[in-house]
Amino acid sequence: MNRIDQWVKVLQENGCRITAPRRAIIQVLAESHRALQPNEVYELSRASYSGIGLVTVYRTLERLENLGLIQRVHREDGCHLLMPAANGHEHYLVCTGCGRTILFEGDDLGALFARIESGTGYRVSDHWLQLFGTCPECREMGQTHN
Amino acid sequence: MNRIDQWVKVLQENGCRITAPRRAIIQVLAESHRALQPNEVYELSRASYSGIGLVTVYRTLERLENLGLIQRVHREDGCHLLMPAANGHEHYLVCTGCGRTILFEGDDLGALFARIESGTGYRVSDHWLQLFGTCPECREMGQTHN
DNA sequence: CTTCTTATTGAAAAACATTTTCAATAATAT
DNA sequence: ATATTATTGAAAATGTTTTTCAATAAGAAG
Repeated sequence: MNRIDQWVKVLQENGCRITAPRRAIIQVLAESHRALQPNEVYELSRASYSGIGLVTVYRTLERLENLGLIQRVHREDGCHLLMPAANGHEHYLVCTGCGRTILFEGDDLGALFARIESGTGYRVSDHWLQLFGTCPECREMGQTHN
Repeated sequence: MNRIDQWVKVLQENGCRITAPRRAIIQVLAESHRALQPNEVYELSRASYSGIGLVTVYRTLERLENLGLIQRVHREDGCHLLMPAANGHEHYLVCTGCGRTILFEGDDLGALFARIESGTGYRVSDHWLQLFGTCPECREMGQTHN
C-alpha cells in the first residue's frame, strides 16, 4: 500500500471526504522529497487540479498536520515548510543545497537527557533534532538551487 | 560586565548608534528568561520608553539577530520567539508550562553524525537541537500559564 | 439509482504580521 | 558648535493566513 492510499485511508477513517482538490494536494505532498511551502503546494497542485483554491490548500494542510500525516520542517528563516511526517524516533536531515530532505532513524539521547535533568531540575518530555548538510549530488555538482 | 553593556558594546563596535528605543529593547531581551515575540518585546519596551514604535522593534530585532546577540526559538506553533543567543554548543531547553527557557551545554553527537554520514552519503554540516520539558516550579505547582 | 445530509469548496473580505517609504530627528564624529 | 548620516515613528504597502458565506458535491441512506 503506497503512501497516497494510506493517507486517503486515514482521512476516510476520520470522516473526511475525498475530493479532487484533496487528491491533488495529497499527491504533491506524499511524493515530495523536499519540504514545501503552502504556496508551493498550491502551485504544484494546480498541475493536476487547476481550479484549486489557495484556501483549500491551507485547510487541507491543517487537516493533514492534525492527523499526523505531515509535519513542519524548521529552518533558520522559518518553519512553514511541510513534509511527510517522521515516525517514532526519526528526524529530518535537510540538504542546504537542493532542499532534499531524508529521514534518519534513531538517536540515543537518553544519557544526555538524564544528565540535563539532574543538572537543571527540569524534566525533559520532548526533543526536537534536525540536521543540515549536503546530499551527495549537491556535493559533487557544487550547485545550489531550490 | 553585564549582558546589556556587552550588547551595547557590540552594537557600537558595528557602527550602530545607541538610542533610547534601542536601550529599552535591549534591556527587555537581555534580561528575559523566556523567549519573546516581537509584539511582546514591543509591549514590554514601552514600559521604559513609551513612545517606541513597533517598526523600531522589528528593525532592532533584525540587527540584534544579525549580530548574533539574539536567536530564534522554535516551537510547534511557530518560530518567531526570540531569546539571548546560545553560545558554542549550547542548546535551549524550554519549559512547556511557563515558557522559561534555559541553556544546556554540550552534546556529543559526533558518533551519531558519523553513522548518519556513512549511512546516507550526506555530509552533516550543522545541527539543531531543542528540548522541551517542565521546570521545577511548574512541576510542583502543576500550573500552566505564560 | 435517487435523495438527503452535511462536509467541502472557491471567492471575497478580514485579520494579522512584517516590510517599505519618507520626512523629521538625534547620535556621534569633527 | 556644526555637519553628517543612522535612526526614528507614522502611514502605506506587502505578504500570509484565516474567516465568512453561498454554492457544490461526497458519501450515507433508502
